[in-house]
Amino acid sequence: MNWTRSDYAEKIKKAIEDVVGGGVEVELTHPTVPEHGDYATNVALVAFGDSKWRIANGKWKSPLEFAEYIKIQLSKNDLLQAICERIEVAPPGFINFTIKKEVLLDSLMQSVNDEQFGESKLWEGKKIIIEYTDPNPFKEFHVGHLFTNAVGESLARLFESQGPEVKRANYQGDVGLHVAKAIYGILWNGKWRIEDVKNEPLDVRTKHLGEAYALGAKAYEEDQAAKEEIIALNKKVYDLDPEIKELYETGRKWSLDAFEQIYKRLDTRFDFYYFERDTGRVGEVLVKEHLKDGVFEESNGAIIFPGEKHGLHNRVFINSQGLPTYEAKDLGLAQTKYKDFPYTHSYIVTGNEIKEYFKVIIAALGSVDPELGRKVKHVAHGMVRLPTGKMSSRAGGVIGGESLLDEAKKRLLQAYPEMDEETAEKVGVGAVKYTLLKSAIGTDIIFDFDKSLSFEGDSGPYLQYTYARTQSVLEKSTDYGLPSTAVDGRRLTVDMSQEELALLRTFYKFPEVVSAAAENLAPNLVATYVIDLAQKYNAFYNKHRILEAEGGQKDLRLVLTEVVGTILRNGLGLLGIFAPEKM
RNA sequence: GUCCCCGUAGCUCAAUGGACAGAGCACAGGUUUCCUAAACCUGCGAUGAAGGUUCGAUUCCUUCCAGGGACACCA
Repeated sequence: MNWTRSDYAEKIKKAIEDVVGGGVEVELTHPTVPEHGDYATNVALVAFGDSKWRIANGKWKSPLEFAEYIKIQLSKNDLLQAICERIEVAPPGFINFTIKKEVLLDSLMQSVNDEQFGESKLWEGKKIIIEYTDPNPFKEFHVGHLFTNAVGESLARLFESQGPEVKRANYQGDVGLHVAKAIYGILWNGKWRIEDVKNEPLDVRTKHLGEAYALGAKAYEEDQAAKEEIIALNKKVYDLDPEIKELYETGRKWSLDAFEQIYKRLDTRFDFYYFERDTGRVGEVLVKEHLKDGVFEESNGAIIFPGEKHGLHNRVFINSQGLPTYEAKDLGLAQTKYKDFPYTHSYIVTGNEIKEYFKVIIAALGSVDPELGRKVKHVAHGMVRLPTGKMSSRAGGVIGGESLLDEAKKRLLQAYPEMDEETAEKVGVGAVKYTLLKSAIGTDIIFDFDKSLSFEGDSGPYLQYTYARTQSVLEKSTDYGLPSTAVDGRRLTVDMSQEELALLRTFYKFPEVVSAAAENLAPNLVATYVIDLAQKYNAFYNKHRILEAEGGQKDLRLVLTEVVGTILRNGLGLLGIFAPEKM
């Protein structure tokens, strides 16, 4: 990660490079303690540890001495003097830079009310397609899908913040064994038929589908005859056999309608929807084409990609029934996407249990089309677990996506009876999303209702509450006759408290954090940053009166409030979380 | 068996090879005649074990221990 996106950082970096000589990559970091200033570099230390840095060894006895030398040279740099209040050397050899308050105030005024604050143009010209969510018709949309969606949507927004063209894709498995299992369950559940439930509300209908799937999945494992029938049904699904066509299409539509309902609640949307029925055909053709040149091989009646030759494992692409497996479909999907949108980068977001599967897919894709293979990246996130262990849709114990959102809303309304429905909905979704995004995406999430739907502390509602608080203050400020946006920056140069300074020294890091989050596929960096900002604001808020302050002091406090509001709104937006004006 | 991921306070999570490992929950105590107490303040408390590389290791390497995942016709 490199924290060199701000203007200050660029200037400081350049100045150091001028002193220590060309061809040297200077690293800048933000010190963890405020006393160490805004930026720090370890060049002097690195110079004594790295052999290619022998330049330092002859002339200086220690990193500390070398750092002192660099510091003295830097003090001759006018540009640096203009932005730095202090340049200090600290043992064992760090050089710390403290930016002038006036300089920070100046850029503060530029970010007031800037809806674009945090964005950059670093990725301009890239064309990115990102696939995520990928629920399967006939199966339940569960909390795992919610996780993939939260991660994917946030990444899509983070990408967009860096300037490229971004398309969102959703890939849904409308053919395959899972569909056959569900259809088996519909046909043989012995309790209801499609006609019986078709007038029920959507959620009741999809609940029936989920139960049918569970029934079919169980039968497939326990009953040989059922297994054979499901395999036969699978073929019929691919062929759209008249025997099941209507049933299939009805169930498929119910599922897709239900998914759309959830997307709306989640404030997520897609530019492209792909279905396995279509990608299967494309993939099948691709695989058969490359059977001739040896990319794929026949083995035991199936067509496989010999991953073992690439240090991976073998996988079946066309099964012995002649049907494309998920592997072939994914291959077809990569090509189909490219046809629809000639991407420079393609990201596929899924749970990490198929991490190694994707290594094989990308290796196979690279063998078929090396250029495409280089463009496709798999982004694996952790799994959602219950405190009791893994969720399984077969064994039950799956948390449904929709019911989780409902539960969050219900708990909010219980805790805050005066809250209106719509706010409860938004805050509930925010609570769930924040829980999913606050940790690094690769790690598993232990989902515990009481802890994960927390409304205080390190939580979505805490951020939303803090945002609403800033808006409430700003709204009231006009009663006092002072629109904060009309403040003259020069009036702000007053003595600042520790809390005010802490805020000022946090603001300018936001664009750096956003860029780093996009680069590292890490929404949690944004989450950590906004929590830290909100905590600093709340500490400030509790200690200092805003509306009762006077003159420049009041102006400063209002501007700080306004910028906190802007950053929280933009930051929450990057996480896909709504920032309510009131709550 | 082979390959991959992971192990940080009682719990859930942070920490681009850096300066005293940072939050939240829980627990103990405190703050409201005052802008939203979903808040704030104080206290308590952690890098699985052993080696190695480095000026410096939660981070990189090795071994061990513990957990999870993937390994051919499921997705």
